[in-house]
Amino acid sequence: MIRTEALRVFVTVAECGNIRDAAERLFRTQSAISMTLKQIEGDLGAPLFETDRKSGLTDLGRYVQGVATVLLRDHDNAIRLIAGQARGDSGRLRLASVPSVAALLIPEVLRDFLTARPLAEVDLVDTDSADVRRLVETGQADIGIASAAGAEDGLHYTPLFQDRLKLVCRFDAGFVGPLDWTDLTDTALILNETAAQITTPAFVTLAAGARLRVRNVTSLLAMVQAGVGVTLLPGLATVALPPGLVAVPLADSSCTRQVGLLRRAGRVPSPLAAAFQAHLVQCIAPLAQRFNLDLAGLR
Amino acid sequence: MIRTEALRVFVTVAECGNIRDAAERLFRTQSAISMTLKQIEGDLGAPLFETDRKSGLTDLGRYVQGVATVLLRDHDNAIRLIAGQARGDSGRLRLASVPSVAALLIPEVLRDFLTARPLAEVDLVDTDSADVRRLVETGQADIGIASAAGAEDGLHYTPLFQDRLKLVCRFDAGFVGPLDWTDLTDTALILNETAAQITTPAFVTLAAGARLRVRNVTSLLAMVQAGVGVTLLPGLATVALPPGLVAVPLADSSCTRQVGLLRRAGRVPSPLAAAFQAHLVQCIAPLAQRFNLDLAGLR
DNA sequence: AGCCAGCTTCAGAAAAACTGAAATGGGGCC
DNA sequence: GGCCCCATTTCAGTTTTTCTGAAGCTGGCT
Repeated sequence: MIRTEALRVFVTVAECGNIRDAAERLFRTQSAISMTLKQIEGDLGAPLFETDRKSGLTDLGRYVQGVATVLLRDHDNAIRLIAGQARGDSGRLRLASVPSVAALLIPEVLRDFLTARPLAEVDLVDTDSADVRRLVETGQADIGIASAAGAEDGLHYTPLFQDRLKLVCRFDAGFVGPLDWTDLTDTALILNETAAQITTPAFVTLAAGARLRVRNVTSLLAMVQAGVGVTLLPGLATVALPPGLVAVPLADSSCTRQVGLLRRAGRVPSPLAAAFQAHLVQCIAPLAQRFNLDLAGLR
Repeated sequence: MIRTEALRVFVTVAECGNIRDAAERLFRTQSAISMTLKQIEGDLGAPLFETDRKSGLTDLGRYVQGVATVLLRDHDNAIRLIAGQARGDSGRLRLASVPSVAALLIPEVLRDFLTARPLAEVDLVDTDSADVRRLVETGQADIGIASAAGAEDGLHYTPLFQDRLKLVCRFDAGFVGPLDWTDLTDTALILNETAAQITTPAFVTLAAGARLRVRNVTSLLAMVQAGVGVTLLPGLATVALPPGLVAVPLADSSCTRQVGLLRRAGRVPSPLAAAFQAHLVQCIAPLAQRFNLDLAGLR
């Protein structure tokens, strides 16, 4: 059987025009090269060189050189692709994230990650937590970033940070933090996905009186802006509110959303996904500080 | 370093879905397959399978399978091409031959040769002996078939057969063989390349009186047909004369052309050329008998 | 004719691949 | 939940392959 490396030896000798130089290029001894050539010619049953000085090729030699050169180029290319994929240098990473993280944290995290991997590609989808979970569960996303939820069957969850909720209202609403739940009893509350997760009894009572529930954050804020009511959003989502709206801190420090990284359980992540997760975990501390998020008790 | 055969093992396992069947297909033991997979994963630094039951591939595994499948197909194809070329099953054979041999012997020889080699291609050029030699010398033909000539520097000559010359004249010329040279003293002789080679003193004297010399056989015969004169041609070239012309034997049995096979000296023939030469030599005896050619003293 | 550079050959050493047997471990079944 | 079965892995020893260094050729050159 003709090995690929034997063909490489032959092509090198054909290019060098002699065994000595080829041996040097390949970091082998002359005798190793000589024996490899003999082996190929033996396998083929026909000579590749005119003389044993290896300067001139036979017709067959020229033919083999042509075919083998292409073969080796393709081979090396394929191995390079595979190795790149295996190292996480290249490949496609499908990310799904809740909008606040996608807008404020992911750009920071991706910047250096992609700079270090010019061949890597990223697809980023921002959607609500439930959809993030769905995308990861169905394998449509490699990594999801979403708030924690109960009973994650097929998902593996790595906590990232906790984010205290704030009241979002019109600047003229007259609220001054830190707010107690009782401050809100007479206010119309618009629920959203994050707020619906809160289990604090006082809030649950309050929420029971809410008449409106909006998923999309843009619509939600438009409602607040229009004076329909107020809502509760994670601090991170209040960093860049539209004009006319303000975020007011809550007194209840237990009222947080926990954000974590989701992967499909029992599934080996692609090297690129693994690299991203490692990079993200490494980046999270300074970002948490910058955005006043809480890492305590996590990781 | 990832060997091509290791990739073949991986692809086989990926297709089979388990090691046991793959081992059977590859005529190896399970442990050999297992170790090879471990080696690849070690080289890549990442797993190819989800579990050690080898049923599900990781993303990386799927990627490698795709790339490696193509690579293996190309590899096997290249090796097949090379092996075919080396065995003389395929390739291009460039033949140059004098017209008489090209027309009468080569078709017989090529028939079985090409039937046995469906992938082989042949370029046949028929021209005069001097041109055949030139084509072989310059490497434009792999094998030449031409009459012997003195001092063949860069050519290797293998005698094939001898062919007695005959007088070619109009049917109404009144010549009856066997002819002596003296029978021709009063006849206009048209020389041609073959006749010019003859060194018999009696003929040389005769030839000195010739006023016309024609290279192209068609033109030559047209001359004879027109009554310009008579000429001498090898017996083989007289097998299928145009109507109105006849070939008359000569008494001088030493008056022959010797036809042989030419190859560039010191040059390794392509396997296809070597196979053709062997085939031709094998075919020549029955053909010589059929066309009344002389093998005596040759080969 | 004889030298020399470069190739081949040879025997032994090193590396790699393979085998068979025993250990391990996962998945399914009770 | 625990056990069994079967495929895979691991391991040690063997075989095969490849490599090296030294010695022997060879063909081109003076």
